[in-house]
Amino acid sequence: MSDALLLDSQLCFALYAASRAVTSAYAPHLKELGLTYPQYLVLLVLWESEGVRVTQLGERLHLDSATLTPLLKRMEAQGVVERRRSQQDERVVELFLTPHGKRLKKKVEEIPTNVFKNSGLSLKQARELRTSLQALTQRLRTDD
Amino acid sequence: MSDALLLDSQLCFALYAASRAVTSAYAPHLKELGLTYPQYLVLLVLWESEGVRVTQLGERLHLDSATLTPLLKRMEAQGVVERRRSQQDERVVELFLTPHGKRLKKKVEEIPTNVFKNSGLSLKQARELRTSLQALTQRLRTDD
DNA sequence: CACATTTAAATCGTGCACGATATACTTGCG
DNA sequence: CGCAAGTATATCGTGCACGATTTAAATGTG
Repeated sequence: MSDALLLDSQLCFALYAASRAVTSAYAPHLKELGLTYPQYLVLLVLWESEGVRVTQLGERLHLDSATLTPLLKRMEAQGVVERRRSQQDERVVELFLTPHGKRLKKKVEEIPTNVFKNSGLSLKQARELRTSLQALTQRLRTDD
Repeated sequence: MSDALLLDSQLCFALYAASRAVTSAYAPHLKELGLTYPQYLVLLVLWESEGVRVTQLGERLHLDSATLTPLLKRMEAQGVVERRRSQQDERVVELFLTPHGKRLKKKVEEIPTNVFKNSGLSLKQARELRTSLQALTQRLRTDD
């Protein structure tokens, strides 16, 4: 009967494997800069919008404080970001880049370019794939 | 100037987010059966080819013994799988399903169907997406 | 047969993920 | 004002991932 449960027929596994493959492709380049992959994602957000709160960062990355708090503390210890309690609301922690964190942007820029080159995808394919994945994520997050 | 580093333009983030979204979609259903998502993947392999070695399992899932050994021990403790040292080669551990592990197959079958329904994808879209992801994984794994 | 080499799992250390709970601060309402 | 309810972050416990090392068994070579 059905091969519905064959590993290789599972979209979920293809996704899981691809995600880990991409992360591993980034890892060695990021390691040279002292970063992990989730830390890189945090920097992407901060380079766009410095001063965000932990909660806002979590909304962008779909991660919660249990993941972000220790991760941000490690980044602070390495001198990449700064965590500041807001004056107006002491519950809030706002996130800023250190000068080192700002400089990293230039060094990081070529990494996604390189990984993309190795991916063998055309720009069009990559855009389509990204769009499909974003739609999928959206669907699965809204109607559980 | 370049928006090359905008979070939402990154395929890598779309992939990472989608993968976690899919895993979370599976999680509550699997939890009822006492399984985690990686454990479900292990079962997919064992339902196809009982008796595989740890290394072979790792090749299928792209995971190594540091991940699999403790995971398999937990599954053994829960009575889902059995780990047996090969007689011919004492270095090898072969993996078998317990009766409980076999029975789980029926209960699990509907989970991917349900998640797929919520994904809003057509069968054709899902197949195309899976194929793209498999190709991407392949490319990134071969030429690191 | 000895012994270096290779191979299969297991172990170690670090860093995510995430459900659940705790703590501390703020706000709204009587 | 006083206190309940709400909010922001932090903490706790468990389970992956993965680079690196270790242990033990098998194999090949002189």
